[in-house]
Parts: sequence; C-alpha cells; structure tokens
Amino acid sequence: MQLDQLVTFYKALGDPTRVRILAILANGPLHGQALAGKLGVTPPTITHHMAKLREAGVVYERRDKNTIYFYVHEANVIRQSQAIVNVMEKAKDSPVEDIFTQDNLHVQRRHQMAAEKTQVIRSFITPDGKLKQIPSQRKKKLIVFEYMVRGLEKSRKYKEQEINEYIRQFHEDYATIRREFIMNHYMYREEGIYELNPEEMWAKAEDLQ
Amino acid sequence: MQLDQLVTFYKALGDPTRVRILAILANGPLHGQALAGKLGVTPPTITHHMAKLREAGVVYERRDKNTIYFYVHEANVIRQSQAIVNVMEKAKDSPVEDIFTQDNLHVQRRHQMAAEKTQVIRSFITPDGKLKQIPSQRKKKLIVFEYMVRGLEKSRKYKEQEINEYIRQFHEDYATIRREFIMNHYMYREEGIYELNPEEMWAKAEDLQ
DNA sequence: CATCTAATTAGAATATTATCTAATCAGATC
DNA sequence: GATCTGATTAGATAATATTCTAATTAGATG
Repeated sequence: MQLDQLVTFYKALGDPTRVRILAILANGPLHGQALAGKLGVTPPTITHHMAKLREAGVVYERRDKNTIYFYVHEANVIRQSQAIVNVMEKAKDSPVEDIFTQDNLHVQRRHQMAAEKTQVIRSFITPDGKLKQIPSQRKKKLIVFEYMVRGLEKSRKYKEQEINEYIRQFHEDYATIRREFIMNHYMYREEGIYELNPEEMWAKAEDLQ
Repeated sequence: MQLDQLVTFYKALGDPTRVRILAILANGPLHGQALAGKLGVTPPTITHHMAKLREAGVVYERRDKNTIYFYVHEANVIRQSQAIVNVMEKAKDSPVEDIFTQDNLHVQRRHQMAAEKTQVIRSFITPDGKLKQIPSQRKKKLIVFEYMVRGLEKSRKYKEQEINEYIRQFHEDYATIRREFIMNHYMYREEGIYELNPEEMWAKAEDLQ
C-alpha cells in the first residue's frame, strides 16, 4: 500500500462521527437519512462523511429505488487495519545475521508464507477491495478465498441471498465463488442456510504440496 | 477503549509526516534533530508531531543528556490497530440464536478466551501502554506477558541490555520480568544473548487447568 | 557562571475539515 | 409530465491542523 491510501484510511477513522457511523453499520446496512437521524446531523453531513469512508475503502453501497444503503466493507477494514504494522515491518532493514538456525526454521517458513499471502492479496484485490479476477492457480485462489471469508461472522447463519450479497462486494460472479467456498470447506450449507466452518476445516494454501 | 482514545490514535496516523516518522523509528530510536533532518522539516515541527504520537501512545521517549530519543511503542501500535475492528465487533448485538451447536462449541470457547484476554490487558495496561503492576494470578500474568512479548521480533538476537530497555517501556522492574520471560519459555538465553522462542513453546493461559 | 546543544513554546500564516442552510438533482410513482 | 423522496452540490462559517520563524527554556560542559 502506498502512503496516500494509508493516510486516507487513518484519516477516515480519525473522526468521532465516522467511527459512530461504522459502529452503527456494523449491525447491518442503513441508508443516509436513518444515519442522519441516529446521529443527529443533517443529510449533507452524512454525504460528506460517506464520501470519506468510501474513499478509504471502508464502506460500499447499494441502491434500492431512491434509497442508498451503506455497508461496512469489513474485510477491507480488517486488512487496512494492519497497514501501519506492515509499514513498520517493511521499514526495518532485514539484519544480515544468520537467522537460519535450527531452532527457528519453521518460524522462518511461517514468515515467508505470510509475506506470500500479502503479496497475492495485493495483486488480486484492488485498493478499494474488489477482486480483479478469480486466481486460477489453486494456491493463490485459496489465499484469496481465505481473505474474503474472513469478513464473515463465525457461527452466524446466512441465507443464500446474504452470502450472494456479501460476495458481490468483491466480485459479480457470486455463484461461482459461493460454490468454491463450499467445495473448499470454508462454509457448509444445510437446507439453504450457509455457515462458516471452523477454521481447522478450511482448505489452506500452506497445506499444499 | 473509549471513542476519544481511538480517534486520537487514528488521527495520529492520519498524517503523512507522522507515518514517515514511524517508518524511520521502526529501524530504531532516533532524536528530534535527526528526524528533522531526514524529513526536511524544522525541529518545532517534530516537537509538534511527537506530541501527537505520544498522546496516541504510539511512541515513548528516553532522555540521554540533552538529547531525547524517540522509540516506537510497538506493542501498543499493534494493539490499537485492532481498535476499529473491536468496536465493530462489540457493536453487533449478539443475535439470540442458538449458537451453541455441537459444531462450534470450540469456536465459542476461543471467542470467550479472546474476550477474557482483552479484558485482562485492558485492566493491567494503561492507555499509554504501561503495565500497572505484574498480575499475581498466573493466568493473568501469562496473558500480560504474551501481550508484551509480541512486540519483540521473531528470530532476532537481543543483548540483555536491549531486553531490559524493551521491558522498561512497560515497567521499571525489568529484571523480574526478564526472568519470567525465560521461566515461562517466551524466550531463551544463550551466552547472554536472548531470543524469542517459537510460539509453540510459550506458556499459554489457555492451557491452564 | 558563561556557553553550548537540543528541545520547546509562542504566535502567525495557510490549509484542511466538519457542519450547516439553501438550492439542485436523480429516480420512482401517480 | 408533475410530484414526491432521498441524496447531492454549493457555498458559508467556525474549528483544527500543519508548518514556519523567533524567542525561550533546560540541561550539560568547560
């Protein structure tokens, strides 16, 4: 992520009204007037704040007739929350010591995997949280799916419609992706109701080969 | 965390100069004039920014003669980075469905543990990152130690002096805490050099009883 | 105690931001 | 196509924030 996007993100969260908006939207989508009412501000103020939140990739919206519903883009919030930590991590010059001692080879490997994931996410997810295309390499696909699925709530039951909506924030082809979620054990379906599997069941890129 | 502290934190990171300061400090402590030089700004500007970063609990400082060295308070940055996610998590009314199905009992348990940890951290760590006192209950102590130790780098070799310095950001009694780190397998020492153990070896509050 | 060094405070200039009212726009719906 | 509804734009105001120069302070050190 470049400096600009990072600063935009933190600026967006650096205002009490906007944080309150996010807290409200965490309970589910809402339209502008409702937000204005709950917060005791005028609609133009909401427009102003939503523009900032949208620019930061923190919310997205869907229109229904004349009404615009705002949604938190949760996966994006989670990802960007790490931004400053990543910057600091990256800023550290890797010391040239021999860190490949017997003791921490597996730690090394875990580091490497994390770096690879970041890399894959960065190349398949646009700054505003859209999935450019479904990766064809299985390993990359799993990394992206795991990233997407992290925005869903554990042990919550979703209607198919809700899952479709959720996936659509990333990509139009929700049907394919929904099917992949099931096939790779991120979720299971029972009588039309979807739910996240425990993480131990997920297909994991790091288990490949 | 209350709204104010959260907004202060995000505001602090919502400025390019301050982000650049953090990127520089990630490589190690530095004094004001050096920062001013590297960034091409005047010393008063640095004073201004450091006040904001300090207020946000993102840096701390140590004086040596006339020179003040600034340090990133990494554990604090990592913790506060989660703030918005926590707020949203908390804002969601827990739905009154039966979520205690066979399938996700262990997920439940994990949730509970995470909540407990947050609780303990909140009660033993001040908003600006100091450890109020060393918990006497072993379980709580481990939670706090794990939190502290997360600010150290994996597979990096530390001199005893460095460990002392590091611990001092939290508490004056670095000797006791350093000993505890070893006793509880967070770190090991070899010929006066300290290093983080792989996480699997750490004493964990969730393994108790 | 005179002097040096690094940091801070004061105060001003400029830019950015949050919020409002009033006016306008963009889709529905009758 | 006239009207209704909800959102946006324009423009003003007041509050905040960033950065500078100049003056001051707080510790060392000779």
